[in-house]
Amino acid sequence: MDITKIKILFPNLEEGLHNEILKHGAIKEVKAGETLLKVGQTIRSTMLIIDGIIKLYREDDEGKEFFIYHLDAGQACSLSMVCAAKHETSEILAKALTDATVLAIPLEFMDLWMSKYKSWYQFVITSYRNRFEELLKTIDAIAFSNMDERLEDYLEKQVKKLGANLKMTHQDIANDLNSSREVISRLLKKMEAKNWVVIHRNSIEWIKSPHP
Amino acid sequence: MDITKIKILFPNLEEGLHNEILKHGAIKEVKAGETLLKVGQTIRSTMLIIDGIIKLYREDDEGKEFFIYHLDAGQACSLSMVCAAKHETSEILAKALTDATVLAIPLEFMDLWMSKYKSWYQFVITSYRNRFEELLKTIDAIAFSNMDERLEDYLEKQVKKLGANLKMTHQDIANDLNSSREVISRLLKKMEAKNWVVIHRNSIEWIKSPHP
DNA sequence: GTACTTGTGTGACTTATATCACGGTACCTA
DNA sequence: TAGGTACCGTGATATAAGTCACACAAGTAC
Repeated sequence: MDITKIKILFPNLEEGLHNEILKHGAIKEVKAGETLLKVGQTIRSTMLIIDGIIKLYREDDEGKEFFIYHLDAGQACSLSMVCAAKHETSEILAKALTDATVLAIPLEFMDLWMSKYKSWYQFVITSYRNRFEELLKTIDAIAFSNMDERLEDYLEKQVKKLGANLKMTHQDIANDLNSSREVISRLLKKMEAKNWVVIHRNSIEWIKSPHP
Repeated sequence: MDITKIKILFPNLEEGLHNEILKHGAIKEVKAGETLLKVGQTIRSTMLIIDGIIKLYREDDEGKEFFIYHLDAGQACSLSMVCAAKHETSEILAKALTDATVLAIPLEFMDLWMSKYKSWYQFVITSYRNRFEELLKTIDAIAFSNMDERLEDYLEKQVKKLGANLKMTHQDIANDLNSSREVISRLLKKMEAKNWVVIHRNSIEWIKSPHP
């Protein structure tokens, strides 16, 4: 982990801040599939994503996991910021989708930097705005769209992050969308008929041309 | 509008800040039902709610309005904060549920106060956290709950804000929940059978005892 | 009063999604 | 190579919700 990487990932932050991040951030490596943050866990630091992709979920009482959005390298977990600032517990579940590296910034720096570095304040505000927007889009999807549209959105999102070859089972998708395997299977079949995907065992290939 | 009211509404803000708010905030009165903020509108100020209740909606392409949450006196529109900070346009629709008074703070003070007043920063962060939580709860409701539970939640929320006598039609409720009148009518009938409500014309009365 | 508007109740039907019950297939493992 | 396990396909059926059609009742306008 070196300063150049930090600078590339967070280009909008001030000079001195890059150093501080490097100095005070604790590096944490997680393997794909590992849980970074559980619901109910107390948050003691703000997380910046250095490498990999993190998936955020909302959990219901029976433990069903509903996918909300991704976090990429260069982004911050807004939830960890809000919660951290008030020493509160997590409302969400975060899992590493790929192997990932995150930088945990102890919460005292959150406040300190906020007044010291204008760029940090901007970064935090921007993070919020973006996460807020993602949440609103998620609400749109479940409030206004049917499963077929949601599946399409979902797959496109995944493809954007992971490439056209998605290594996931129908069951995985169904879990993320809070649906059932059979439904997803059938919808995928329809998409295959429209030449949007090729279905393999344990993976699907997105071949839909962007501009039909 | 006097300083004592501001102090009562925003008890956690610093002394000097109350004065600044009073000095720089433009008072805006809106009648019940009026629109405060349209989707796509550019946001030039942060809004603090002084009096009344504001309802926030998400709109779909056909103009259907999906209720997200309420804002009460003493709260701020987080969306207006995020957007204002970046000179961006609104993603949501805000309507006055009751007659209301809001204070519009020009966005330059947003940044200024953020570095000048620790309590302002805390206030903004807290607002975010609370709105974020509301959004997550909204997602829970539509992702995990059926219409009957959602209706119950919705009515309880309304009752908390407006009292047990809700002056609204079944159609109004259906719009907020993105459902249809007939469905709401039927569900209300069931609730009436369980002695949770009394249905009148143009109004319903919530009589469910809190601890059965 | 009559006519017109708005809100409500209800049965019949449609549609989207979930669930159940299988059977088949690829892959692993001993 | 046999048996087990996870994945996938598909028909049958169930359920929640949305839609259509229409009757009626309460309020409003004149």
